[in-house]
Amino acid sequence: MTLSEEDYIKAIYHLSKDDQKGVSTNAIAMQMDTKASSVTDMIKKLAEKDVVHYKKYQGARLTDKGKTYAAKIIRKHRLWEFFLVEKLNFSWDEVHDIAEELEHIKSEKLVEKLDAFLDYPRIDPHGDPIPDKDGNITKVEKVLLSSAKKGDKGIVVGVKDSSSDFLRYLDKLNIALGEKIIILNKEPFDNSVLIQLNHKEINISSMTANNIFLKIS
Amino acid sequence: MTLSEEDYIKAIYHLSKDDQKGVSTNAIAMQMDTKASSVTDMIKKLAEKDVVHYKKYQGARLTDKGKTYAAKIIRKHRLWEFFLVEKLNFSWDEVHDIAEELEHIKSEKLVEKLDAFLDYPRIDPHGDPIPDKDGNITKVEKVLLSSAKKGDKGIVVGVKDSSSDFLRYLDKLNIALGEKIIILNKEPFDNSVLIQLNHKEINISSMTANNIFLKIS
DNA sequence: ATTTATTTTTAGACAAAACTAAAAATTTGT
DNA sequence: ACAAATTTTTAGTTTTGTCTAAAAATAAAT
Ligand SMILES: [Mn+2]
Ligand SMILES: [Mn+2]
Ligand SMILES: [Mn+2]
Ligand SMILES: [Mn+2]
Repeated sequence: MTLSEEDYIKAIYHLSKDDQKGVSTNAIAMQMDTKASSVTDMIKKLAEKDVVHYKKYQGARLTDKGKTYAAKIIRKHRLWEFFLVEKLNFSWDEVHDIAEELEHIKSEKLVEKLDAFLDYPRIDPHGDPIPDKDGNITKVEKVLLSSAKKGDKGIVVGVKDSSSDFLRYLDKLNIALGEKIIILNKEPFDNSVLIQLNHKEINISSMTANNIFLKIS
Repeated sequence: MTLSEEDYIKAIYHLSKDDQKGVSTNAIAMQMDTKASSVTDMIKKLAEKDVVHYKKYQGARLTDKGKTYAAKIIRKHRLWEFFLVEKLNFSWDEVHDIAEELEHIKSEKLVEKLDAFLDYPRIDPHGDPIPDKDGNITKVEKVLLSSAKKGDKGIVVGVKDSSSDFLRYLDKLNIALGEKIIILNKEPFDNSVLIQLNHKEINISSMTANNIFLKIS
C-alpha cells in the first residue's frame, strides 16, 4: 500500500460515521485537499485492492480489511505523536504533521517496540485512543463542552479539532487535557459557555466549546 | 527534494572516493539497484537542482550544496539507527532498512530534538560517525583488520559491510564494537587472519577481515 | 589504428497520482 | 413532474520515476 493510498484509507475511516452509507467523493476530496476526480480514481484502485466497497455514485465504504488497515495506520500515528510529546518534548500542536509522515514507516516490529518503549500508552496527546496491536479501539465516553449542562463538572479529555491554531489557542486559555472545568452558565444568545477553570471564570465561544471534549464527573 | 532524489544523493556521496572524478552512471545504477538509463535521467534532474555537477559521459560529482544535503540525510539515518538500537533494543543488523525510511522524514526540529534526546551520540551502531548539525563529519582513524600486522592489538570500531548477513555472522563470532583483538598470525596462503578474542583463538577469513575496522592501540 | 567491447545517453513507453474540462447521474426546488 | 443545481464520473493531460531497445561515445584489444 502506498503512502497516498494509506492517507485515503485513513480519510475514509475518519469520515465514516454511519456504517451503512458510503463516504461521499466530495467529502473525501475535501479532507484530502484534492479534486473529486482524483478521489474517484483512487477509490477504484482501493476497491481493486479490496479495502473499500465501491458502487458508482454510492460513495466508498471500508471493508473489514480496510478497517483493520486504517486502525493500524492510526495506531502508528498516535504512538508517534505520543513519542514526540512525551520523549522529545514537542508540544501537542506541533506533532500532527510529523506523525502524518511517520505513520507510513513500514515495520510491524518497529511499532511493537515503540509501543513497549512508551509503556503501552492508551491515549494520544489529543485525547484520542490508540488502537491496540489487533486494531481494537476502546471508545472513550466523552461529551462536547457545548452540549454539557449548567452545573456539570468535568475533565477535559480531548479535542475535536486538533489543528495547531486551535491547540495554541487552548494553550493561551490554559486549557489542557486533565483540567477540571465547571459549567457556570450557558448563554442562549450566542451559545457561549461560562466556565470555571483554575478558580478563574472564562467565557468560551460556541465554536471553541464545540471542539472540546469533557468527561462529566 | 523527493525520497528518490535523496537516496540518489546519498548513493553518490557514498560512492565518491576521489573528489575530482565523477561517480560513474553504472556504479550509481548498481548501488541503487536500477538501470543506467534511469540514473542518467535522475542525474540531469539533480544537476538542474544544483546538487550535482554533470557533464555527459563524465559521471556525477556532488556540489557543495549536494554534499551538505547528503550529510543531513546521513545524519538522520545514523541518529535513527542509534535510536532504534539504544532505545528500542533492536540489534545492529535490523536497523538499516528502517532507517532507510526514517531518514526521509522532513523536520529540522525533529532531528535536533532526537539528537538531544539521544544525548548527542557521535557514532552509529556500526561505528560510522554521525554528522553534526552543520554537516561536519569527524573522521575516525581506523584500519581494516585485513591490513593490520602480526602482533598488532586493536579495538573493533566499525564494519565496512553493514548487511544483516554479515552482522549476524559477526554476532555468531562474538565480534562486536569495542571488542579487543590481538593479531596472532597472518596466513599468506589464503590471507586469513588468526586473532585472539576473549582469550580464544579464532581464524578469520580474508573476506571477513576485509570488512572489520580496527583502531590500533 | 582499426576493430571490438563497454559504458552512457537518447527515444519512446508505462504506471502512479494528480489535474482540467466536460459528460452523466443524482438530488433539490418549485 | 420537470427544470435547475449539485455531485460524481469519464476523458484526456501532466509529472515523476521507472523501464527496454537502440544509438552514440568512450575505452580496450588486437
Ligand atoms: Mn500520512
Ligand atoms: Mn492525535
Ligand atoms: Mn532512504
Ligand atoms: Mn549505520
